[in-house]
Amino acid sequence: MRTLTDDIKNHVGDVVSVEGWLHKKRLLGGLTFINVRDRRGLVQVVLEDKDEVEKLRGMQVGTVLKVEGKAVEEPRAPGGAELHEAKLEVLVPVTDEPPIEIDKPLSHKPDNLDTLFDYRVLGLRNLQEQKVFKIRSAVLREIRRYLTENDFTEIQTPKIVAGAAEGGAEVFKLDYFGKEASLAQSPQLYKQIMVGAFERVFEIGPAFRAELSATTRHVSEVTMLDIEMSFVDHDQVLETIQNLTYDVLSKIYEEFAAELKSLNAPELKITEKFPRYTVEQVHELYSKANKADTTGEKDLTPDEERWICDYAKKNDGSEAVFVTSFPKEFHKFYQKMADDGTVQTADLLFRGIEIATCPMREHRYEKLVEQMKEKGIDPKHPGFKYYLQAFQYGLPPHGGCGYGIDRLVEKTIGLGNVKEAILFPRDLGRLTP
RNA sequence: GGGCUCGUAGUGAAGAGGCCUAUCACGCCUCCCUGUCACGGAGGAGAUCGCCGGUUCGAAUCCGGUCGGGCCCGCCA
Repeated sequence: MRTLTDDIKNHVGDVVSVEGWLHKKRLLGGLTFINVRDRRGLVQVVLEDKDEVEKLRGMQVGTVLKVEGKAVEEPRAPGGAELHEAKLEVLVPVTDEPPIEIDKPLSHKPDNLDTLFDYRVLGLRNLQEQKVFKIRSAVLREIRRYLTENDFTEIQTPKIVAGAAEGGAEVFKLDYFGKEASLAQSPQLYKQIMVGAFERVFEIGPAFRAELSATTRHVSEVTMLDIEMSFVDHDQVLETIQNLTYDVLSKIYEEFAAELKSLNAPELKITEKFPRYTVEQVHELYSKANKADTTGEKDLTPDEERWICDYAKKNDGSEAVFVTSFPKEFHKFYQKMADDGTVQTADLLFRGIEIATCPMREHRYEKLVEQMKEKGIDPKHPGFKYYLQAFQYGLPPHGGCGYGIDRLVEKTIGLGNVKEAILFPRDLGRLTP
């Protein structure tokens, strides 16, 4: 029976069998140490028998092994236990030298990211690299837990859609059995439709953006958390997103304290209530503190996003901040306007970057059709027929958010590029691996 | 789409007109080493300095082009 590496210490005195990958060899003459990696981590194996050591001659890191040995308590060993009198069996011999080293931290310098992604298949065997994706997995687990506990239903909506129904961002076009289709840039329309059935829904899935953006925060395939909830006002929407974010971040920083520290993640500074600033306030504060005048600008500049997060961290004790009251130039046809002429939407910023956009939707059928016409969108377009049906037959006031999972993971860990938080990132130039 | 940058062994770096027959670290190969854990020691192999052209007595180094990265802006998550 197979014993996992982190379980060796519970079998002291027994002969156990471990299966995994050769992770590191250290030959000291009459004594050889090897590390074997499995899904739980590493175990040290001590080899004194020359014949056993000889089995590893020419075998490179990555060789798949079965090791049978006696579990021994040993304070000098990593983890406090190791295997002695080991018998090796090479299950999959590997004689090719790996192109990168996996037992040392991989370079995450911007200039070297290309190498990191080219050799992703092997790089992910690096324990340090794995931590990023263990944390990502846990972030998704906590999001699902929180939303499920709060009565949300998880849904999946089509990623092949008819035309560019939403307008706005560039889409990837594809040939769908002779019809023109595109990859969904957001589940926007579908999740609104689903509010008519389940009241509260969320989806975690890919969204495809064909924009020619080459920055540290853009990829063309992004993992989005989409939330939509009904019978609420804008404040309640923001509260939900705030509580979700607070809850997830707090739990991750508790559960992964050691991993985050070893990845040089910053200390988490966050408050239960996130500070809120209007776009206008940010422009004023920023212009006052910097040698710049952004008061005429509509949107926040990337530098303002970074600055306001720093400001909120110092003044409000929170690295997460809401920016509200976007000018009407930002209005999308499905969003609700506020009485003061601004759009009822807010951006959630965390550690200097936009993590989520959180608007109220226009739920009144006639008003929605009117807003579509104002934006030059034809409500009769077949792409909108079923969407509008949901409104025609009754949709309550609702709102939600599009929440960037990749950016959240990136910033939670304190990485410098969103692509580092993605297993196999897709950008302007990268389609493999 | 606009601007700015960078390409040197498998990997990460140094070299910025002649000191280069290109340096270092890790990895790899051979040997030594009984408590290593970024093991240590001795030796060795491995690079037409991204590619093409130009300037020059002489180019990894300067110039032009080209290909491939990166960063910023715009746009967004």
